Amino acid sequence: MRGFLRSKVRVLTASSPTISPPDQHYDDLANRLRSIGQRATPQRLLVLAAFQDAGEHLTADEIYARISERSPTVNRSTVYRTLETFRDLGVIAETDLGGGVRRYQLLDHERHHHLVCHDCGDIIDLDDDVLEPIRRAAAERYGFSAEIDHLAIFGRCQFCRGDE
Amino acid sequence: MRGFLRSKVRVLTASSPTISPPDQHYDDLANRLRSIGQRATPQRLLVLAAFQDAGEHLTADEIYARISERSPTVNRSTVYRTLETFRDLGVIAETDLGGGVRRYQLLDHERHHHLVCHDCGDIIDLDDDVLEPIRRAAAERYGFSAEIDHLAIFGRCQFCRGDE
DNA sequence: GTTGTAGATGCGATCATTCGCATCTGAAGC
DNA sequence: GCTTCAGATGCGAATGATCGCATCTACAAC
Repeated sequence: MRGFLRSKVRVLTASSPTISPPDQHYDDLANRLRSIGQRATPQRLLVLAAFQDAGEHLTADEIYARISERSPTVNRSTVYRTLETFRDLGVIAETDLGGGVRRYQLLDHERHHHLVCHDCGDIIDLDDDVLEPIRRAAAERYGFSAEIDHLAIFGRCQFCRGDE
Repeated sequence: MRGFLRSKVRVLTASSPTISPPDQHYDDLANRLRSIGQRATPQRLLVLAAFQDAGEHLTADEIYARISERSPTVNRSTVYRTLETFRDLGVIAETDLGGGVRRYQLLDHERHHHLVCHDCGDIIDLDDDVLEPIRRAAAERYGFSAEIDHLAIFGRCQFCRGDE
């Protein structure tokens, strides 16, 4: 489990305060955004609300559609930019599950990953512990902090391997 | 090192012959394509030629531009479709290094991967052996054959971590 | 509460990628 | 060589995602 708002965003100039603790619900979303030097705009709160209402693995367009129902003036670009910001902040994870569309999900629970079969399209959940060796190697060899929040690994499942 | 033409493509109906050996040059590209039930069209050979002429990490548009110099009638869609086919065949690897553009490279030598710092944009090469634990776990737990040809892992490099 | 301003938004243009469909063609069978 | 047709291509439209820039606004300072 990780903090809700993890790190500073690229262009943040002032020093970033430390991260709010994990495991809380988002009653005070606005304050959390402010606490890391981010503005709490209605558009951003709408994006977060959309995630809370809906399930996982939303596309940008699905989020935009949900928001438009309540606030028709919110722009598509803003949704994309907000998603980019939240991704950089570690609030959400971005994944390309194939099919040419990226999907997003809140990072408020255990990270998980997917094995995607490019023959039959089947998607298998993969526990996060499998990625520990990579994080460790990146840190030990290069001092690099790998932020692998929601990885999609392509390949072929056991059934399609048998088809050859 | 892996075979040049690795596996069948999704929609191949006939049984696929085995893979041609690695480590050869591409004098007989056309025959290799045919040997796995793929058509050797001039457009496809042009795409492969573009890779051989140029360096690594080409974008679809760069490939298209190179081909257009020689054959102005080749269509952009064809380049995209050819890249998709070659990716599924394991001939090339597709990677999103950030910046909203995908890049492609031939898989005729050692696979390698990248650590991409999302603060400063720095790109660090990562050896393929780091990914072995993932391949093993996917195989052992789920019988899944993970084809990780050119992975980009985002995070923060040692210098940007110190900046906080 | 007013003000100043860095940063966020709206808007439209543009770029990256995919799709549908009519046409064309590589290569297998004769 | 000729025929056949699954599969590849060209073309244009549609979708997904990003960018430039003028305007607006959240919020810090007073």
